[in-house]
Amino acid sequence: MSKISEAELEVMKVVWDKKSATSLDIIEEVSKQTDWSKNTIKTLISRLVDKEALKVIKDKGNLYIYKPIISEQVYKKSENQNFLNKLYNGSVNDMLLSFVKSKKLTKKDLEELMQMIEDED
Amino acid sequence: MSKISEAELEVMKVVWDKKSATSLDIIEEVSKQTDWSKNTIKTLISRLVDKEALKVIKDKGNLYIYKPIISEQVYKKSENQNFLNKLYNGSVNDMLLSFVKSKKLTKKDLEELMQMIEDED
DNA sequence: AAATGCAGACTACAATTGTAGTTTTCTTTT
DNA sequence: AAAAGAAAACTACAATTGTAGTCTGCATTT
Repeated sequence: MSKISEAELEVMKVVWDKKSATSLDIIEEVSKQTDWSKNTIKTLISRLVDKEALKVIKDKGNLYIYKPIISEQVYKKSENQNFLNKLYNGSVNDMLLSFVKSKKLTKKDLEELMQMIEDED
Repeated sequence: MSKISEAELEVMKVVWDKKSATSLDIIEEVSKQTDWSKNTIKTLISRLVDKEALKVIKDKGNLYIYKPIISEQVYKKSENQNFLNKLYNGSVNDMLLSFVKSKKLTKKDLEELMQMIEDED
């Protein structure tokens, strides 16, 4: 499980969204967000295939379809954990307090979230 | 404001904690957490000075004292924001939901946090 | 069948990072 | 004053990353 770099992540996001994409799809979508050249995006795709984050399915000739091997869920779960460990010693509470302090998290956000959780179970 | 790398962060954590530290202090503390060589840790210190994350105060001869230029608060605030943007499009709510889904965040955590916020204002 | 266009493969190259060895310059001890 | 010990400075080097150009091999058009 080698790390997905920040630029590579933009490619993953597109493939997660579309479930399945050709390089053209990816280039189109990523180009909306960035000004990277076609070749740059193709490099990122290849690296993700090397890293086994994407798999290739042969379509025809030299056309391929890309699908995620690593799911968005799994990836985020692991990044959440890394972030927690890196900055807050693994403590969710410390993290939340820090978000509150930096004014990114308000009581209202929390109330809404509680509501959502309650509705769920 | 160049980025502080993961290894460099371990050094920053020590200096933040101690407010002010000699390289020996830093080497001692970081060595408790890792098995990096003295020289490795010294390299990290130098890079942090270059990046203007630490400042040096001459003590005597070739002895120096290191202090943070970037505060822990400011650093965390900025990393929180980066994390939010990178994975959750800047939405705290999306992030929290993701933590809930990955079982890192429970209703109880949220209740406790609410309590703390209320006690504060 | 030859020419053209484009996908994917391969090559490139500087900056950053993890990791540490070597040299220089002080300070302290003999 | 010479020797020894150690901080800080300098050098090193491979892996990863951001960024993109060139080559090669199918497919489509003439």
